Amino acid sequence: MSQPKSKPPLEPEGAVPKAVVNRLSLYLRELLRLVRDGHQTTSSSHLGNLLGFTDAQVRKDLAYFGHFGYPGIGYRCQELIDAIRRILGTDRFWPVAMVGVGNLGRALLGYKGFGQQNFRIVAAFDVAADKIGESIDGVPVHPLDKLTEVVRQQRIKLGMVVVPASSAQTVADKLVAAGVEGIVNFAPVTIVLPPTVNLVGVDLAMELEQLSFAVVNRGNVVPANDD
Amino acid sequence: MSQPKSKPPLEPEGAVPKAVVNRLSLYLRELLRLVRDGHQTTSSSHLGNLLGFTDAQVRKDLAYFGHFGYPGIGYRCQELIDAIRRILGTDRFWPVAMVGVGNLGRALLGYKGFGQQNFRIVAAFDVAADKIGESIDGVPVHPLDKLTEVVRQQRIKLGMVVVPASSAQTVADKLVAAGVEGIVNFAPVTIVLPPTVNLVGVDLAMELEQLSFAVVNRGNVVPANDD
DNA sequence: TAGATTGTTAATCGATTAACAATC
DNA sequence: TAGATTGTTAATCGATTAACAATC
Repeated sequence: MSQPKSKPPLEPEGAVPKAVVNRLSLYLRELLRLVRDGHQTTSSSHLGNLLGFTDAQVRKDLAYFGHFGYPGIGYRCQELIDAIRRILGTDRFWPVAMVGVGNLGRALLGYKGFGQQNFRIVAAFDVAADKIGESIDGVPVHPLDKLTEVVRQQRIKLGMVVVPASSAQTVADKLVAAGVEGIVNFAPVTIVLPPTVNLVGVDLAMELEQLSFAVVNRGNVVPANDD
Repeated sequence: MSQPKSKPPLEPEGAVPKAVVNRLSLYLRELLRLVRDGHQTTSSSHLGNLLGFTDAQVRKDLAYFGHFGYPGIGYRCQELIDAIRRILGTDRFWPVAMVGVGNLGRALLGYKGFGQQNFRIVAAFDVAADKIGESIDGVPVHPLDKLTEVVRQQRIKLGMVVVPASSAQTVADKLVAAGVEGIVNFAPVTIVLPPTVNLVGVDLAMELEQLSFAVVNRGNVVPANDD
């Protein structure tokens, strides 16, 4: 409670809602585009308009982590980019492990977007003998048996599960046992992990379901004229 | 306002929060697994426990759409599956158009999970001459020029944008102009559509960013002991 | 019947927005 | 200076949870 000499840099006071962190990623993506287009500064209302949020929301989200703006001016784009990167942790390099070298796995190995945010898949794993030893897009494919060893050795903290639903839980458990602390699960199945491990699920069919619902219920959202 | 003879079947009274529809998809996925494992019935607390939700939430979500349960018994799995499918619209067949036959696009063409929920990519589009004419996983690859014609003719209502960020907006506009009413955008860029068109964005790097944030802020979430 | 579980209302909790003094 | 825009507080809105009568 004694007056702090310098502000603690970029860590939030208390818990941050998931939705806020999600929007932070969107702000970052938009800011990068603004800089590419030659913008030096932006404002909460400008950034909000671009993404469909209110200006108040933009300011509130950022205020969880510090004072990044200049009253009367707005935000300097590059400065805010650097700040959000520090907040998200993408100012440092993140090696990623991927399990499952099927169609989708191969596509992820070649995906350029990861590197731009400082993620790199450095090791892939599969059980199929014919895939092992291969190097795809420069990423070595190891036998699943080697998972613990490789993940430990390279201190990999993030993993992607790209195996069939039937083996997703087992694979996720192995990743966690090897020290992984965050997992993206592409298998269309619920997996359960210790509360200390972070989990994001991407179910491609579910995304389409959200759309078919919306299309079927078009216009039904408003109270509806009775006949 | 005259008393209705029979209840309107599976349409909500008013607006349904997005989060509810999302959970509906999760319930469906879990119910399908329960049936596969031989369960006949479940309950709101059973289903909730499996997914990490409260029993009240499960009941409330379903109550938006009707009365599907039996007091004292719970829910009959197959019955609830059928109901949720009608709600989501996946009781009918949905032809889908995909634009962009790169690595990720090819992987999506081979993805089995869509068919199980009654979605099928029936047409793919690209600008690259060497890809056009090809048939990948049974899906014809058309020149982008043919988009309007094919989408109109087959009355396609759902589209997937799997092109580079620089062309995502243009491609999405074309899909909308051709009659598509829902789009999944895999390009890492914000796209803007008329409010009548539904949009879901999947940004793979953003998913990892959510995890790096969580890993970096581990333990920092609780109020924090000051020193 | 007693036990279980629903659908729904009221209470709680959390997130978004509006408003404005402080600042450049 | 006047105009613009921040950070933050208080008000509003919406979503989740608890509780319970009704039901099987």
